Amino acid sequence: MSIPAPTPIRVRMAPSPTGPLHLGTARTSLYNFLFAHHVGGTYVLRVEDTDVERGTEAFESDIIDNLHWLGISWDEGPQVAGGEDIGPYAPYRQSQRMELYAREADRLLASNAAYHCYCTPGELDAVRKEQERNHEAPRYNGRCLSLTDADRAAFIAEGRQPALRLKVPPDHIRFDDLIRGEVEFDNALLGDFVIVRSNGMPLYHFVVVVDDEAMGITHVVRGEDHLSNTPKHIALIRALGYREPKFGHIPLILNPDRSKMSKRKSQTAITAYREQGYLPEAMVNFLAFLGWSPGTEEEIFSLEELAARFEIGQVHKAGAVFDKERLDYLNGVYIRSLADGQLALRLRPFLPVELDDDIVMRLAPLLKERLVRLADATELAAFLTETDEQVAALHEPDQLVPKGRTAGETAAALGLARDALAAVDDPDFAAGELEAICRSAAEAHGWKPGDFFRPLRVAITGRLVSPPLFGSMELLGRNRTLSRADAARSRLGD
RNA sequence: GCCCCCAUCGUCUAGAGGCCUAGGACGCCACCCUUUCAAGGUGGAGAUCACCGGUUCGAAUCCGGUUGGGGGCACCA
Repeated sequence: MSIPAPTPIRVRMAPSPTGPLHLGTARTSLYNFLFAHHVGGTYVLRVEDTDVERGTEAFESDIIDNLHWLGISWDEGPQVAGGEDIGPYAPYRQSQRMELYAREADRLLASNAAYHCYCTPGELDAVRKEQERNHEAPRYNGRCLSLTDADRAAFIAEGRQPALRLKVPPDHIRFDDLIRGEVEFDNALLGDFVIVRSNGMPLYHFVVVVDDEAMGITHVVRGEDHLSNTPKHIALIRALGYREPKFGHIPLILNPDRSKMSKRKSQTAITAYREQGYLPEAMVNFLAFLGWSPGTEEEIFSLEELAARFEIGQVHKAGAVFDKERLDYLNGVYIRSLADGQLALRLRPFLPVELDDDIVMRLAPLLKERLVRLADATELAAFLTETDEQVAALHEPDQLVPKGRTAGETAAALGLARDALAAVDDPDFAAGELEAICRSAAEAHGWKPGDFFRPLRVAITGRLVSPPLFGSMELLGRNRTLSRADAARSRLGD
């Protein structure tokens, strides 16, 4: 094996801005990125915004921002939401490429490879229902294929606007999938599908094919949900006289019940994980192993290392369940590997106030100490927001309250810690000093520093961080009592 | 309903005919360490490799079937 020479390989990711960046899209983008980097190819981002009703610019920026956050970069396409397109095939937003699609649609119509269809949604629906009754594959019955000029004139007089359908020849379509090997479909089952809506907007299947050709895409790597759509694309490619790219269909990411991952059953937005304190390194490492492995027992890899090892042919065929526990574990691995200053910097977005570098760096050792050694999100939140009774009820008596102490004494200690903290209410305080003050306060009241520790840390960390950080502290702490606290909370009817 | 894809511990996976009485990791359990919780260390439970039938001296690995699961069949992407 030698380092591959630059190749003319071109791959793309083609997100549709109809929602925030989804785990599945992120993983597909990652695999394309890894593949492109492994073979020295070119990576293109193309925004598929032909669905004007659902797409928004806010989603486009969420997608682009979070892709960057993950460390995935691309050679061509918009680098910033709403920004300028970079690359020889600009524009890279489909909404700006309409003339191309119109031209190609006309070409299809002129060569008699496509035809106008005047059927109404109601008529189409009736046909579909009839087919269902007869246990046939639901597909267009070809009514408008043999329209006379008089029929057409009558429809136009009625005010009907035609959609454009591809005339699908009854071939057997066979292709060699990069991941699945030989796959074969019978085109006769497809039916003539619509490629341009009656309102003139081209449809997805049509525009991907046109753009992949126009942008010189050589390898189409996408989710398995498109496997059954591939014969449509190949039919289109043939009708248009294009070169056929290689296809590779990666397995789906699954909900715990093994259905295709969905917003309903799982948390799918990358932003949500980002806000909860997951590190991009952990996310990338985790996602990469959902459907691929280097074939060894190693499992901690940076993006660069992944790109060096990634082989598209090694990608699995079976879907993989998204296991949050494992993500949490990986996140912990990466957080613990961070130096104090690094961690503090990563934590900064979660702090309730803007702090300058100097303060952040001074706080770093304290934050790291606290976060890595212990932190239970639920306990902290409870301590800060609930009444003493609730706190006491929430936890097994011996869980939170030190041996030999009562819940009341513990609550008092908390107040004590808060007082100590208030005594040094100076933005410039040194973390070490603060802890020393708290410790001596504890001893002055006859508490062993150890017993005092828990309320103390609540006072300190609770003051320094905002609620979203609790999520990441949970990941750091990996506290087993969390589930018990959750159970207690639901018992309380909260 | 029709078409296509898939199938190793609960989960992510190693395994491309003998190295497998199936390995690692997460999670779980126990113990150690520790002022508590984590982290770390040690050990443990956990998979008749979905099932049936071939091919072979030999199959988790090859072939066929069955079952199960998933995906796709829009004037969504």
